[in-house]
Amino acid sequence: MDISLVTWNINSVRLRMPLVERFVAEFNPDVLCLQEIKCRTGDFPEKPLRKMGYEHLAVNGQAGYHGVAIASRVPFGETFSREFCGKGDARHIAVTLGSGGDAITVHNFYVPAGGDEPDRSRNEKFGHKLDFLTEMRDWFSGSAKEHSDRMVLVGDLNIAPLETDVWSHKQLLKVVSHTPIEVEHLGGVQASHGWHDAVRAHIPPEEQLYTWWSYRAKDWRAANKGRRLDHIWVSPKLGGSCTAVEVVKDARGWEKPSDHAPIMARFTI
DNA sequence: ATGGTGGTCCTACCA
Repeated sequence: MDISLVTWNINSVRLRMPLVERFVAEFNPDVLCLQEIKCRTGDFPEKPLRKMGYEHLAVNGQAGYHGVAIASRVPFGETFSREFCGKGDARHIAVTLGSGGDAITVHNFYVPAGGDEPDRSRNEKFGHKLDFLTEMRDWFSGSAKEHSDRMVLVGDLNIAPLETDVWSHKQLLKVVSHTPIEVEHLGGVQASHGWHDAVRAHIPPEEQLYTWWSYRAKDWRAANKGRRLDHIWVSPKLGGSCTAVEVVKDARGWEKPSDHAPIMARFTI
């Protein structure tokens, strides 16, 4: 089967439905994976999404903060979410797509940002971020595969692992999102299942690539102080099934934008 | 070195 998928930290889905509609009109993905929907499950804008053809919805919402959702034109098998770090945060949702031997599981994550200080003894949020990644690692090396070992993992992982994933490797070494300990923890998650970075398989690691630009820049495009915080990974059994990826940087410049750009990917599975 | 902007929901907290 051929499937197109977008991952996008939307930073309030209700506020940004016009952007979602514009994105769908231009790119027409089969599956939308959204993070930071910032609404309760019951407040998710189901009607406009159904109207656009996304009749299959899996929502893990929360009032005010976090929250993730998958909206799809392809029917789901099962849908499930896991609570990490026993905090009750809505930061994961997963669905299976397709059937039988073709079925794949799509995991959609919103990893904690981690606060400002990259020191867990002084900043609880940083500790939470590292613990969240450790729990992801242990889950994917163990029971997560019971659902399926044909998996796609997407989302805002809030870490830019490569030197070319940030505007200045040197200046960001002590900035949360690019510190060596975070990169090491993310590497642990990646190694736990032999995940392949589908985005960097298509866009060479030598090339600067960002998916997030701060709202605080006067002119985000001119300053271009971006980071690649959003990711698409595929499990070894789906290696090579991702046929195209594109960071839709234009969407960062649309009216009332999210601070994250969407990443669009195509798969032949 | 600091503060810069933008989201939720109404006051501070989070990114």
